[in-house]
Amino acid sequence: MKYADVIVDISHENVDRPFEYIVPSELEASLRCGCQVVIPFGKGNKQIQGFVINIKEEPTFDVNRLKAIESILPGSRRIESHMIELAAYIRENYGSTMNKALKIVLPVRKKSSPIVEKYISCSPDRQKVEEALERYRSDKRMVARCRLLEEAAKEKVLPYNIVRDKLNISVQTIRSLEKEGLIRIDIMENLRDAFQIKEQLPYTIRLNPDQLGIADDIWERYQAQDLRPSLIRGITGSGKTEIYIELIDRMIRQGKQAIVLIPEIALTYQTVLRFYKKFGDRISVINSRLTAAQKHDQLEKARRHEVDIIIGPRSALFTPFDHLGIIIIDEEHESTYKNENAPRYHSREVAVKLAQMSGGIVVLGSATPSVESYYKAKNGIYQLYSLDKRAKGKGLPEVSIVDLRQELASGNRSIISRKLDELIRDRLERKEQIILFINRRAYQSFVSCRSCGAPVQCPHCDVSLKYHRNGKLICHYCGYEMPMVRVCPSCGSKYIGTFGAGTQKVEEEVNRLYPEAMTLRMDMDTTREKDGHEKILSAFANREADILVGTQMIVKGHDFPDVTLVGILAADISLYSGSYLSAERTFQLITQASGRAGRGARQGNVIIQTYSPENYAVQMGASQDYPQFYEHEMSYRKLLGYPPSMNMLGIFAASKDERLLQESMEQISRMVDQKIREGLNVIRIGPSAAPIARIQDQYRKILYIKAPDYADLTRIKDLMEEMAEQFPDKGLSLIYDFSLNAN
DNA sequence: AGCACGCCGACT
DNA sequence: GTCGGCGTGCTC
Repeated sequence: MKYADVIVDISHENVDRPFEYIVPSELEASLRCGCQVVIPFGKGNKQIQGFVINIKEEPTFDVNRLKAIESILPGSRRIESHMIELAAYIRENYGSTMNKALKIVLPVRKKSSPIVEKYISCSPDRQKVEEALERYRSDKRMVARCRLLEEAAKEKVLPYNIVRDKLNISVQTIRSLEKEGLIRIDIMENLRDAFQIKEQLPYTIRLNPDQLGIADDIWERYQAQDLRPSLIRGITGSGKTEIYIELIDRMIRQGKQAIVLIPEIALTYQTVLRFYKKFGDRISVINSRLTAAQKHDQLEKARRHEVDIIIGPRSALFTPFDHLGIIIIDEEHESTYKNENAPRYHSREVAVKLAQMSGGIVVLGSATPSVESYYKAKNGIYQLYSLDKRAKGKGLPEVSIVDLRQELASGNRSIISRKLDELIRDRLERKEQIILFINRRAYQSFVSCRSCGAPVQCPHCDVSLKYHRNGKLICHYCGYEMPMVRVCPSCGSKYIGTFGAGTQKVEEEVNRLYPEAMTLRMDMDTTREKDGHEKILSAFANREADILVGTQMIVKGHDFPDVTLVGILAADISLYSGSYLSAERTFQLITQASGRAGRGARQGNVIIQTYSPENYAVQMGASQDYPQFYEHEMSYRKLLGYPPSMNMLGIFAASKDERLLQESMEQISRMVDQKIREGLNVIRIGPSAAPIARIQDQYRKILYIKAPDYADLTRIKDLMEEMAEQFPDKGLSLIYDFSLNAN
């Protein structure tokens, strides 16, 4: 007789432990660890689902009270046993139930439908193609055809999906080219049959000595079983991707597998194509456009060893590889690597754990590493590598800071400073491109009363409503909409108006100042539709506009060789976000935005407009001096005991009942203080109202606990979970957020 | 979480 | 006398 430990599919502390079940003899052969099963549970023997996490010969519970597993859940996926261990790590470190953690580790659960891959190849009749290209180049309406045909002529074979999604070419365009006999579309049952890609897309990139040196060193350390993570700090354009590709190549030659994490937004056509050229059908790319079934197929291919390399966002970390050799995390400072809800795990930390378990290595890369990672590198927990030269030998852009206070003092009320204006006119004259960047979140137009000064607030959230040009006021947190008010809701005055400058306002201003220039705007509103992102970026890359106005999202990804001027319109806005990370974010923003200027042959300029020109994040962002910024930032963090100098646990509590929230937080505070009196070495800060004190009628408070020893924070969290069971009502949600310093 | 059991108040 | 309120405790 066999017995199984089952985690029931109920996410609650009270049942967050294994329950023993009898394995019926007919299931004994097929039931394995990690299976999803149907089980009777509770008094009424309700049929619920569960995960088998262990199978054993002897029960520990009273045999007479044991029930039997009903069946294996039809169509379910099995979790690899090392993924169960990883789930246990997530549960332990991020305050989650095992059930939730297992679901994280099992990212998709849908059954697959067979997929067919299509490929586009160029007609062998070169002369015909050349003639067609000639014709298209002279016709403005044929830009898309031209783009496709040029690419097809260059690359010989192109995956259909990539053409459609990344080159942004419609199905109609592809069809009409096919009709003209300029391209051919081949359908292949699966990627395995597409092996020819590898031969037809020669990978010609050679590593320069700097890149090769780093790749060799990381490899030698791996051979010598030094499995510490590596951090490559390499300025934009210094060629980190080539190092990744080289290391992955060496790994797969040894029969190992690789995971590459990339923030979704940076997953561009160019990047993917580089990997395709080198590895052909051995890679699989996951992105948010794939359906659940398609994602599942990619993971299934990985399980069956049909691919060795997975490229994708956070969830790609849980690819069921059994010989994982390397995990690459590109743009490792990106906040998207942290799960924004319930188990707030950080991919970097989970990746390190996963690599540890599989005897593999982790390579982190960024132009502006997170202070945490750089700290670890400086302290020997990670191995640090630096790339300070741009691979193609181009210089860095010239960066200047403009003091907006002086601008105002000398009578310029425009959002465009005189210096920036001068350079914009120069670039328009020279037919070069310009990017104007604004931090929308904090700066978009809100409506306020000119007599009483009160802004128009969202009735459900503690934020002001934002004015949109369609005449509506919209809350960006809950989506609440109302028509633009005529009189002030607080005092009844009719002197009411919009303030601030959002992307829309900047666009208007730009159109007013430079009526002859073509402008594109990119923000949450213009990219809402599917692939909106790509459409705008590729339009700009194809020179359909001279000026791109946008938010955060434009600073990443795409290469724009013709951009020679970047204006950061209000650099210091992120400085006042109230988080200990604000200086770091500002520095990253300036550096990443600057990296967009002058990636082509010409020298670029960057203008940073700010009210705080003396601020160190602004100064060092301008001089692109990461090490100096780090030293400065670290001394601030040490002084105030912020991570990474200490470990920190954030406790986010939310409730519709303001009093319940207040009392629960006080109760937690008292418990923490009691522990401090008993000798626990932690510091309590708060509770205080969250930066946005109310969202969707839920009041929000934050309590921070800092500790030199990370284990003390876990202890606090465990005690809190015990307490949470006793809270008067269920109308309280608690989220734990660890900024840890472990591993 | 979800359900049964259980011990006190106002009703056919 | 009983119906039903939801506090308490358990689920292999």
